[in-house]
Amino acid sequence: MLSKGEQTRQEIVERALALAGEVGLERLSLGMLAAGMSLSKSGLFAHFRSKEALQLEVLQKAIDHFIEDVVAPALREARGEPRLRRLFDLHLQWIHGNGRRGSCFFMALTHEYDDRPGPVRDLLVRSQRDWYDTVSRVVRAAVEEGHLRADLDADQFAYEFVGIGMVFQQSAKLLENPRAEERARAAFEALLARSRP
Amino acid sequence: MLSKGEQTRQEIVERALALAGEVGLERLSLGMLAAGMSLSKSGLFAHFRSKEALQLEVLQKAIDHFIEDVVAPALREARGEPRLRRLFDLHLQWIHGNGRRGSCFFMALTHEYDDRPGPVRDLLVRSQRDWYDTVSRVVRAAVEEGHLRADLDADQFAYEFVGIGMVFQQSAKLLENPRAEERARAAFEALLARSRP
DNA sequence: GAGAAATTAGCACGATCGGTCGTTTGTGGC
DNA sequence: GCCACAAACGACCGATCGTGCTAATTTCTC
Repeated sequence: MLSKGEQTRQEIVERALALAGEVGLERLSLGMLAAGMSLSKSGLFAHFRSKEALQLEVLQKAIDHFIEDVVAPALREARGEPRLRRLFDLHLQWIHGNGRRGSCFFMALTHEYDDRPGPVRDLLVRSQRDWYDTVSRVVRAAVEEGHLRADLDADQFAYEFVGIGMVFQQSAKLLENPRAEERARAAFEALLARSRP
Repeated sequence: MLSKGEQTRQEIVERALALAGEVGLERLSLGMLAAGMSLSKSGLFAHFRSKEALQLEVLQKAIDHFIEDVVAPALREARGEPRLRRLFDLHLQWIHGNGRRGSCFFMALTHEYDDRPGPVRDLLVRSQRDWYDTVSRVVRAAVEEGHLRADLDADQFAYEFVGIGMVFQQSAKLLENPRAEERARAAFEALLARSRP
């Protein structure tokens, strides 16, 4: 059984994750976080010895959710193209995230931290590299299954895969383009088409 | 001739643009901006009646630079594929911006403002829609020139064009992938290839 | 060069930031 | 039920934020 402290700590991180999705990790303040829960600022702060520690835990939690919601379900799909398609699908869902989690967070952090060194950036970089790698591995599996061309550059595929997700996010959320998803899917189909044997 | 006030005002906006490229528009503070120039915070503030007014001017200046550095030179290129290629090239340069201007600013703002309504967001949205439109128009011209397929969906092309720029930015700047540019160019060539007659 | 107008400085305000402190309240093991 | 300890509190720190206000200074006009 988890102690009282660990329990509220988890609640804080979860709530912080939601808030950070709206305002970013840097603009997330201990004061507003504490106000949103029934906790004093200092009581909250005591759980983490610094704001950075909190930020790291929040980012790690986001990574965990991403793996749980996107990567893991895709890996349960049949190897090859089906798995790759499912990964793309879940990726889109994650980004547009109608649900509470979502609002792709990682992309926001990319610009918050692309020239702010430190442990948060390091963790972010690691997680993004892992993401590219994951896509790449799924692509390579599709090659092995014979669904995609044998001489396909899997890393190039992953690169473009990620790019489609990024425009999708801007197009759907900032520009409110109603055809954003349709266009993302069309782009993915084209990418698939030219990658087939 | 421009008055003393207008002159320093321009200097402020220019300096603010540089700073905002590093820390974002929201984290740009009047204090640090004034400290960087030889001006008091209040003396600086007097030029703009609010921080938001300053932010709007900074964003407008960034738009002006983007048009000057990317759009305008491309439009001087021969209509059709050459112009489209040049546009892509300049776009990449703008994003990676070794020079002081650069660090694509607009993408950072996308995530800073994608759920923060207000005049700054409005201006940003307008400018980004213009950008997609600009690419689209250049693509349509290439269709008319017979360089690209007659039934090509120019907006789809523009969508993917923008997406490539976005991965490029993350890959090059955050992930420090040395092959980022090479991959961006490969993606663009593939996009071009499947758009030809 | 005097006077009007524009520009800048100085100072202060209320708010909020991350963080520290000593103290109080609650929990859990015995 | 006791007692040690974990957890939460409230007051407070120095810093910084955007933004007023007034006074001094500079620039521009005639």
